[in-house]
Amino acid sequence: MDFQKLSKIFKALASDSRLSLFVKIATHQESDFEEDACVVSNLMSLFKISAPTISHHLKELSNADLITTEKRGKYLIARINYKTLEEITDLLTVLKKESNTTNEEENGSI
Amino acid sequence: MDFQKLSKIFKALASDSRLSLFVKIATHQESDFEEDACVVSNLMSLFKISAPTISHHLKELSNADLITTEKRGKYLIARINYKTLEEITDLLTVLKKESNTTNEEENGSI
DNA sequence: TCAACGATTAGACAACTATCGAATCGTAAG
DNA sequence: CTTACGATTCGATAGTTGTCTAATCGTTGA
Repeated sequence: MDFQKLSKIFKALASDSRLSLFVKIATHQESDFEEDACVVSNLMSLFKISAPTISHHLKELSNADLITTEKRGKYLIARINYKTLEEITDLLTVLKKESNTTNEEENGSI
Repeated sequence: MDFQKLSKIFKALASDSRLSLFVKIATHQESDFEEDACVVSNLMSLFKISAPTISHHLKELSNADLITTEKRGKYLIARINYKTLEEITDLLTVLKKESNTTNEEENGSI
């Protein structure tokens, strides 16, 4: 994963609303929704955010490859993109390792 | 880790400059610095950012517990905070798992 | 003690963005 | 076809923030 992409991801998650949305999408309760549909008005009532704003946020999350979306009739289906999630954890792991190996116990001083 | 803290972390990493600084601190080359010291003017020349700005960014990274700092004479030592890095990866792993278990193959739709 | 130097604080400004209401689009149901 | 409804686009606005310069602080070394 390149720096640009990583930057985009962190920017996407740096808004309280978007982070909430993202976590909600990841840990959603089936009961919150009918027929597995991502009804924006549902999220609207959950987060007290207007429909245009939610639409905007979903687009940014999608733009950062954090979620994928699919139109099903009038409704929008949003899903977590595991691949990206995995890429982040992989990269953080690399950072941890690099810091560990440059100095053995004295941690990553610069 | 609570939501507030996570939000702070992502915000801290959502700036190109701060992300650069963070990665630099994690993957620093010894040769860039003398005596293991984090000389702000060094980072300044590396990133073309003024000293006050760097100071500001380091404070935000520190505030998000992403780095720890220590004053050594005139100089400032900055180190990666592994604990936070680990907390992030742990949380992302949880999110991945939750998404996986709520629906078995049809991924985390909401 | 004083000068040099690294870091920080304060204040200001430009750029960005989260949010909204209004208007519009697209699909489904009558 | 037309209405209803969910989603999106547009334009505007308020709040946030990354960045700078100037001034100040704190430590070291002469």
